[in-house]
Amino acid sequence: MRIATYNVNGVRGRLPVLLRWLDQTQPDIVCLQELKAPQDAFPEDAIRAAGYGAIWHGQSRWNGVAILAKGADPIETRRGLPGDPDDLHSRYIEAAVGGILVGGLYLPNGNPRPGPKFDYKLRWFSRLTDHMRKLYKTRAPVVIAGDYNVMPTPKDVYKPERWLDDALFAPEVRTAYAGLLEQGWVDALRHLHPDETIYTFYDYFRNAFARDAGLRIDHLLCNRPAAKRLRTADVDRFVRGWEKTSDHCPVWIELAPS
DNA sequence: ATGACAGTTTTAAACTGA
Repeated sequence: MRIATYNVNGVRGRLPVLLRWLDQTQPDIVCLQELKAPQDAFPEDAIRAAGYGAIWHGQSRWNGVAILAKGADPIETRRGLPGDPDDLHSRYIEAAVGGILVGGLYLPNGNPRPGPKFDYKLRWFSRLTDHMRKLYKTRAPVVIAGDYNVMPTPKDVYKPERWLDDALFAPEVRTAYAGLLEQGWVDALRHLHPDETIYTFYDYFRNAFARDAGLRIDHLLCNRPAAKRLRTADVDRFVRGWEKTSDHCPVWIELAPS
């Protein structure tokens, strides 16, 4: 069972790349972020033709999250985090697929810091922390995957000293991420590759990909039943080298059969 | 400190991203 997360940065403009990647790697479950498409503009037909059922929460211009399942329809269990009915951003969706509970998230960027956007990021993170505390205790495997917009440690940034004041690396957000690990969640990529340099994002500027000037901000967190089945994990870096590609790479884990 | 690029929308300049 392969579970992937991919910030596509525009699902319509990225559709050829997304379909090529799906066809080539055949993940069983996929969390997508940054659809940048209103609800009725999601390319459902093309994705279904590729063999995937889907649920999604769109939004005009920004944000937007989806969950795809190969040969199945995800059973939606939640859209939007609890705790703030006034928060209209499409940033969280959750579903049961094949006995696994999967949450897909797009955590706010938070720049500039300080400021209202950073405050919103911390509030959103706090709501996520509350929700994940409950989910952790689920007896079934739970995987919360997505663009967390956090580099957890200096090892996850090409030049940490330049990012100290940035909303993706600030002490407050690293502390919040560490709080999830303290609940027991396992950061799958780091757990299986404790000493490797792993990046999941390379900006479009300054030839960042060729220089390997990256960030690790896309994560898959496993509760204990999921972590017990965790076998392999990796980043599909080759996709970042394609034409008209996202600035993020797909990231995935492989769980042993139940 | 700024801006480099990319996707989207009030289809042109502005916003957001990380």
